[in-house]
Amino acid sequence: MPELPEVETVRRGLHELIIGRTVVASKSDNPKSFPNASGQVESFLLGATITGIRRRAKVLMIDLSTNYTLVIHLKMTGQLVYRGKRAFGAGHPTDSLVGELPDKSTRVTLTFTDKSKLFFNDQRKFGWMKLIPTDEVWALPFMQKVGPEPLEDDFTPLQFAERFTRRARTSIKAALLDQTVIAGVGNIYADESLWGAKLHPQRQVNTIMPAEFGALYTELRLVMNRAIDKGGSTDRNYVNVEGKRGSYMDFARVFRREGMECTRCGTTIIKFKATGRGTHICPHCQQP
DNA sequence: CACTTGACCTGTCCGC
DNA sequence: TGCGGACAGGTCAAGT
Repeated sequence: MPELPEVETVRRGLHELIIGRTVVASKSDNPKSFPNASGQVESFLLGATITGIRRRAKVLMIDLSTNYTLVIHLKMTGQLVYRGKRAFGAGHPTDSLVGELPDKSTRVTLTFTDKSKLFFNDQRKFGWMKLIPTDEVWALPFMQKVGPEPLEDDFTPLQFAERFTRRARTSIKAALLDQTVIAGVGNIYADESLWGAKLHPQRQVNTIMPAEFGALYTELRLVMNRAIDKGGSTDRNYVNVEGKRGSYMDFARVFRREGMECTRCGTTIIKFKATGRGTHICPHCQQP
């Protein structure tokens, strides 16, 4: 579910709300959601103070004073929602997608010194969190393989195009979704940026011209920066740390807009299956 | 090695 | 209403 802009929105929210808090209790319902290998929770999480929140690709890292890090992947339906008794004492905000917590999709609950809580909800149970020594996080296989952050200041159009040479014979959409090519792109921003660059998702990578890669680079950064600005996209499940939806879908140009008119040319947006994923294009702007 | 497919889960929506 | 099947924003392991 969450892609780079959604995970970044969660990171910012956690930074506001839980830095400096000390964990006093941890409850997990589902061992796959939060395995407690050899009692690490008792040794390195309980009593630990949160010192920092980082993000790499779609992975969140909550750094602890014990020199351990909670590494978290939300996958398709994961949510991290913070509740302090003050703000939510009398019912919950009407714009929240999440009701009383815990609920039936709550997999992990962390409680802080002041009784406020961080809930890890995950309907489909694909997501996970793990306790890992902070200086070993970089050595995780995913961290070793994942591509560059597309929004970094020093990431150039030339570097962007170069990353795709390893996937020469696959489709541009499959390559965009490959986390080892570029970090953090998922189905929504793949479709949105391909529309912006007027590229058909099934174009073979090695037929794409330098100028087209340049357009895709610009559109991907534009779309992702705008999405961060809007607090991410809520298609079904995604919420921020306050349980509220993101508003990027109000600005989407093809994603979930099948049957509606292209804002550029008026042609009807269509949806089909590509790379096993729902794919949205304007058939006039994006020719094969 | 490059590439594709199936598996991991639960919930919802759509057609009969 | 009930039921079966398709589908949902991500990654891995295992297959060709």
